[in-house]
This record gives sequence, structure tokens and C-alpha cells, in this order.
Amino acid sequence: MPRPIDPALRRARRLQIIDAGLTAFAEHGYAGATTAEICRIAGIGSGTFFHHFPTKNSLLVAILELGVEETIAFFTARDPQRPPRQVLSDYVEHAVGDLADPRAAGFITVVGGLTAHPEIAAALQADEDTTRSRLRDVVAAAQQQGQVRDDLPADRLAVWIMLLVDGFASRVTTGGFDVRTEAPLLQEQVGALLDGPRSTPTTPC
Amino acid sequence: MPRPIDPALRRARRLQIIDAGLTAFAEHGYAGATTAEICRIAGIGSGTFFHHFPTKNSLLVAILELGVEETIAFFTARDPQRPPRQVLSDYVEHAVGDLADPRAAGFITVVGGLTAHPEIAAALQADEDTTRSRLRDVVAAAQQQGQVRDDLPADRLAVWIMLLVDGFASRVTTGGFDVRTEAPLLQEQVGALLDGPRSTPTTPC
Amino acid sequence: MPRPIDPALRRARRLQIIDAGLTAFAEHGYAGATTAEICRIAGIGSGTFFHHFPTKNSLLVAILELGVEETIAFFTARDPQRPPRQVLSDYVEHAVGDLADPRAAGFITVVGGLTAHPEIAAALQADEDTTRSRLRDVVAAAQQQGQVRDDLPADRLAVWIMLLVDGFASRVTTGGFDVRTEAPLLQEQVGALLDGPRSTPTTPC
Amino acid sequence: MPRPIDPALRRARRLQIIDAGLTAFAEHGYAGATTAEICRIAGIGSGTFFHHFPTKNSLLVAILELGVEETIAFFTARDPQRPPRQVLSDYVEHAVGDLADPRAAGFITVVGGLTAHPEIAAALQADEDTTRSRLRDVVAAAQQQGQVRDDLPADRLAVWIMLLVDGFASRVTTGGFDVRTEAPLLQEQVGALLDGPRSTPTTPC
DNA sequence: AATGAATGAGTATTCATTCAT
DNA sequence: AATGAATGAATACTCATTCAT
Repeated sequence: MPRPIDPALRRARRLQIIDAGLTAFAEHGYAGATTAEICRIAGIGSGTFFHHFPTKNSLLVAILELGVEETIAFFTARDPQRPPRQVLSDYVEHAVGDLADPRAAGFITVVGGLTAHPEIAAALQADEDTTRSRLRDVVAAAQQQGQVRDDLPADRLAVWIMLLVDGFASRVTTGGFDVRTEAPLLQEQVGALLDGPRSTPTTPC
Repeated sequence: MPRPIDPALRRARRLQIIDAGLTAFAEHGYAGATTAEICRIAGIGSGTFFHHFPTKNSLLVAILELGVEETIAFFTARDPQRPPRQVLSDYVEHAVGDLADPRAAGFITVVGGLTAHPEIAAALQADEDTTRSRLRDVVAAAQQQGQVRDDLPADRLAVWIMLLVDGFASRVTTGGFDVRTEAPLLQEQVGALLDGPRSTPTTPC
Repeated sequence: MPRPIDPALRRARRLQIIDAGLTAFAEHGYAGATTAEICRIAGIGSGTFFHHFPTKNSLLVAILELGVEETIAFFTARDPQRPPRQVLSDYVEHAVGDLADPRAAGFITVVGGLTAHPEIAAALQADEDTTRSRLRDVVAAAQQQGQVRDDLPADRLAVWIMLLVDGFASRVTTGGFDVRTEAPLLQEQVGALLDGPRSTPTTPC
Repeated sequence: MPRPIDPALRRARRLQIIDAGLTAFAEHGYAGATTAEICRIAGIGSGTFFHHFPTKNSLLVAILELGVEETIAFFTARDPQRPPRQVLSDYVEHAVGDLADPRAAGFITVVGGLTAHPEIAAALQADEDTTRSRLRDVVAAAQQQGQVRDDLPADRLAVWIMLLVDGFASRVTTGGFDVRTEAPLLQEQVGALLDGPRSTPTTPC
């Protein structure tokens, strides 16, 4: 008599709304995206939206939390035997893969500077912290194995990897920047970052 | 009854509002910044705001145009004798100098993805085009003098310089990233970009 | 497939919802009480609520009708031999007994001025009319027996008894007013009402 | 150049909105009255409403504060020479005068049980406390002069005066209750309250 | 019967913009 | 020029009600 409600349906509906939110936020920014448009994209009524997310804020937070989960999943799935330097390269490739969806790129650039609502700021910080600490660990491992320069602390290198990815994302939204074409150059830049400055040309033969 | 208003005063008032707009946009994003807050920051009444800018849009456009002017001024002021590769380095230093004002960094990251209003999109495109074409010219000159790799077109390298600067800007807004400390690493990255990949270590002597 | 539902269960469920409605209306007013909260208090789902009451209006009407029934029951249960003046006193005591439940007092004060929906207005009027006519009959009987002043029509005295009870109810909701402590003063006031003004002190012995 | 804005106009506009709020609250209750209707009654746009009152809450609070001011003004304006018992009678007459406006009566009954928002609860309490303490002082003075029974504390008598006025107000909103006709009976009841129970008729001469 | 997901009309409030002074 | 009062369209969010299971 009670309710054999399918939790999978609920989850699917949530994802449907999250997807619509990603689209709308990427296109108009957080404040510029209206819940009405998100509902239109998701093909639902406004009541349904708020049935699943108590506030617009909470939708953004949910999207960010999904990103955190994905980041954790990525690093968790790494083969422990794989050389750390390769893992860093894999990460960049993984990030590029995400950015192949222009909505992801738009979302990243658009959401970057949200500090107004504390909940959002906290979620953004959590996202940042997760990626940063995971990258730092891998960088540190690579340093220990001599695969990465060690004149800079692992944390700083981790931040710079994120910097390069963010810069890359910021270009995706402008026209004439093909993710696949430019990906090798991104890898090249990350490589230069991790190798450090070219040994002085004084090196004799 | 007549009003021979001092045009200098008018200009000063405009700049005062532009400055307030920069602050507000950087902090809350374009849609998130209200004209009321801009007025509060500028210390003026709402009527005065719309006396000088017909719409909120137009204020953003004015800020972007100021950026274009500044970019043009930067490149115009270069000593024609200075080696192009040095000019690129100067540009990066100049950009870092701007980013020392965290409002500028916030403004860049926040305004990046505005495509909603056509006027704004046009102004953003103009900003982008100006910097890109000026940089391209300098990069091309550097290539001709053999100071920069020539396996990539000048335009693409110009875009990547902007990419690095944008990535740098996106990090300024997050805590723990000191512009002055990190600037050398940015120059290093630009250097790596312009030099191209390290000659393969397999090169025997 | 068939469903020979126990009507007693149905009745119990209705009372459960009515009780929850009484609580919610008393606390937040009619418009302020949400069906969601009523459901929460009753421990049921929203679907169940509307299974038993087609609208929120109808719940309020049901509560009022219950009040009418109770009023009728009270007067019907009176011993015909009991002096009418005593019956009036009994009625006041009965009303005070109801008001010992602060929800009842809140409900009365909160529902008093509802004229928006015609159904509710009608139900309120019915409640009012029932009490008023029953009281009037008793007052008239008491007047005939010389137990109550007859310089005022019975109907007007009936209204004033209700006035005193309403005033009493309005005080219950404010703090520091103990129903049991104050009840004797209410009886005293009703007594003064029914006796009429103190005979002029000029009365010589 | 600045703004020689007439503060009197502002005050007038506020009163205009307060008056409209009184009407709407009295008719539909607090939650039932919409800001849209208040605006319609006041003949203003919704923006204007919120230009003068930041929230619907604040309008109700303003109305209550006006009531407090009026109460204070009433007691302040009393001739100190006037016998306290007369002042109590004057107060009742004053209250009846207010209730001649059916909106005032509706407002009192409708707003009585608002405890949801703390601001409103506080304003209601302030209203209550003001009237109660002023009445108590007068009652105490009357007791000292032997004009009022002293078997009950002044505070309790003050509360009961308010009780009678509230009950009176609750009847105004129902049809067939003429304020002017019924006022003498209210004075009679207040008199009975202050005199105390009729000396037992058993008292022989 | 009972449930809770879905709905959309309605609500308080915000905000860019206009205009009389 | 400068002001701030006035405006109403737009917005996030609520809530009574419906309906498939």
C-alpha cells in the first residue's frame, strides 16, 4: 500500500535537471540563468524543479559535487603501477575530454568567480581542494621518482597544472579553438612546466 | 540657466562610475552586480548613473573599450627598435601588472563568457581581436627574426599567450596565489611556448 | 480487487486530519497553514489528505461543522429541568473547557475574520447562528422565569455572551493568562451581563 | 543641485500605503492579503510599495507601531486632574471610536494570533505591553482613590478591560452589531468589572 | 486506500530604467 | 547636472491540487 517508488527514477530526474542546469549556467552565467529556462531545457515544470532542488543555489552545488566525485573517481581508478608522470598526462587528457563538451568549458569559466553565496563558495573550494590535493600527491610521487623537476614544491606545480587547464577552458568558449587540435599543445605546455626551464644552451656537445 | 559644463568633470564622473562598475562586476559578475550597488560604490544617485550611461550594458561596454584603448596604447608605445621577442615579454609583464589589481583579474574571469547581449558580445570580440591581432603581428615579426619557433602559425601562438594570461588571471581570484611571486613562472611558460618543445634528448653530440 | 474498507477507519483518519488541521490553523492562520504542514502533523502523505478532503477549504468547513455538532450536542444533552440561568452558566463553563486546549482558542481567534471564500463564510455563519439561536432560547426561557434581566432582548444578550467568550479566547493565546484562574471572572462578567446594572445605590433600606 | 525632497510627501505616501494595508489585512488576514492587492488599493505600483517598506512584514509592523503611538498619545493627552475612573471610561470610548472603523476591528481580530515571524510577534507584544501598562497605572490610581475594587490586582483588571474591548472588536466584523448602539453595554460591562460583584442581595437592611 | 512525484498559477521581492524637480 | 521616487517586468520560490502506481 505504501510506496514502491523507484529511487532510480528520482536519480534520473535529478541528473536531467543537473544537465539542464549545466547548459543554462554555461550559457548565461549563474545569475543570468533563470530557473524558468532551466526548467524549459529540462522539459519540466517549475514545481518539479523545486521538488528536486530546494534552491537554484543547491543545483549549482550539486553540479560541483558531481565534479568532485568525478575527480575522485578518476584518481581512484588509476593503476598504481602507472608512472606518476603518465598519470599527470592522463589527467590532462581527461580534462581535455571533459572540455570537449563546450558546456563544461563554459561552466568552468562562468562559475569561477562565484563568492557571493557562502554555500557556493564552499562547494567551489571543495572542488578546488580535491583536484589540487590529488594532483599534488601525484606530482610529489613523480618528483620522488625523478620524473618531474623538484626545484618547485609539488603543490605549486599542481596549481599551475590547474592554471593551464583553466586557461585552456577559457579559450574553448571563444570561436576558432578546436579542443582536439589544441590538446597536444596543452600537453606540451604541461610537459614544459614539469620539466622546468630548458637546460642552458651552454651545454656543450 | 545655461550650463557650460566642464567636459573634464564629465569625464571624471564617467571614470568614477567605470571604476565602481569594475569593482562590482569583478565581485558579483555582470548579472549579479546591481546598478544600485554600483551607484553606492561610486557614491552617486541612480539618476546620475543613467545620466552618464544609458544602460548597464553600456557601462560594461565602456569598460571593455577602455581595455581596448589601453591595449592599443601599450603596443603603440613600444619602441620600434625593441626586439619583438622582448615586446612579447613586456606584454606579459604588462598584463601581470594589470592583474596585480585583483578587480581586474576578477573582471576578466567573470566577463569571459558573456554572450547573451549582442552589444556585449561585440565588445568582447573587439577586445579579443585587438589583443590577438597586435600580438600576432609581434609574434610574426619575432618569427621572422628567428626569435620564436616557426612550426606554429603566429596567430595560434598569440592565442596561446592569451590562454596563459587568462589561466593566470583565473588563479588570482583564488586565495594563496601571489601575482608577483608567480609572474616569473608565467614568463617561463610563455618562453617554453615560444621556444617550442625541448629538442629531443636523443640528440647525440 | 474489491475494497470493503472499514468506515470506522475512514472516520478515524478524517478525525486525525481534522486534529492536525486544528493545530496548524491555530498556529499559522488559515492562509498561513499549508496542506504540507497539516500532512506532516497528521503523519500522512499529501495524496492521502486529498483523498479525504477535496480542498483545504473543505477541511476548515469540516472543523467548523464539528463545532456546530458539538454545540448542538451540548444543548441537546441539557436536563430540561435545569434552570435556564444555570444552563447559561454551564455553557460558559463548557466553552472555558474547550479553551483549555490552546489550539481551540487560537483557532477561534484566527478563523474569526474569514470572509474570503463563500463556503467558509457560510460555515462560519452557520456556527455563529447555531450558538446564537440556542443561547437565545435559553436566555429567553431564563427571562421568562425572571432569572435574567428583561430590559434587553434575548438575542442581544446571547450575542454578548458570545462576545465575552470570544474576548476570553483572544486572551488565551497571549501569555500569562491562565484559563482556569480566569474562568471565575468570566462567570462573574456573564453574571453582571445577565443581571444588568447594579441597582442604583440610592435604594434606601 | 542635490535634492530638496519633501519629507512630508514621503510620510504621506507611507500613510497611504499603511491605510491600504489596514484595509487589506482586515479583509483577508495577513497571509491572505497580497502585496499586489495592497498596491492596487493604494493605487501604486509594486515597486513603490517596496520602495517604502522593505517587506510585507515591515508594513504590518509599521501599522502596529502606529497603534502604539496612538495609545501613548491618548494617555499622554489626559488631563492629570481627571478622575482615573473617568479616564478608564474615556479609554473605552476611545477604543470604541477606533472600532467604528470596521477595518480597525477586522485588523485587531485578524492580527491577534500572529506568532510566525518574530518581528511581528515582537511588535504585537509591544502593542500589548504598552496598552496594558498604561491601563494598569490608571487602574492602580483609581484603586488608590477607592474608585475601583481592590480585591484584584490592577494588572489583572487592565487585562480584562482589554479582553472586553477585544471581544467587542470580534463582534464588529459580524453583521448586525452596531458599534454605537452597543457601546453603552460595553461601558456597563467595564463598570461591572471595576466595581466587582454586586454585593450579595442577601444583605438585609 | 495511500503515496509522493509532478504541476503551474500565484507570491513576495528585485532591479534596470524613467522622470519630475 | 544631479537626485531619488516611481515603475512594472522579471525572478526565485510556494503551495494547493492532480494523478499514476
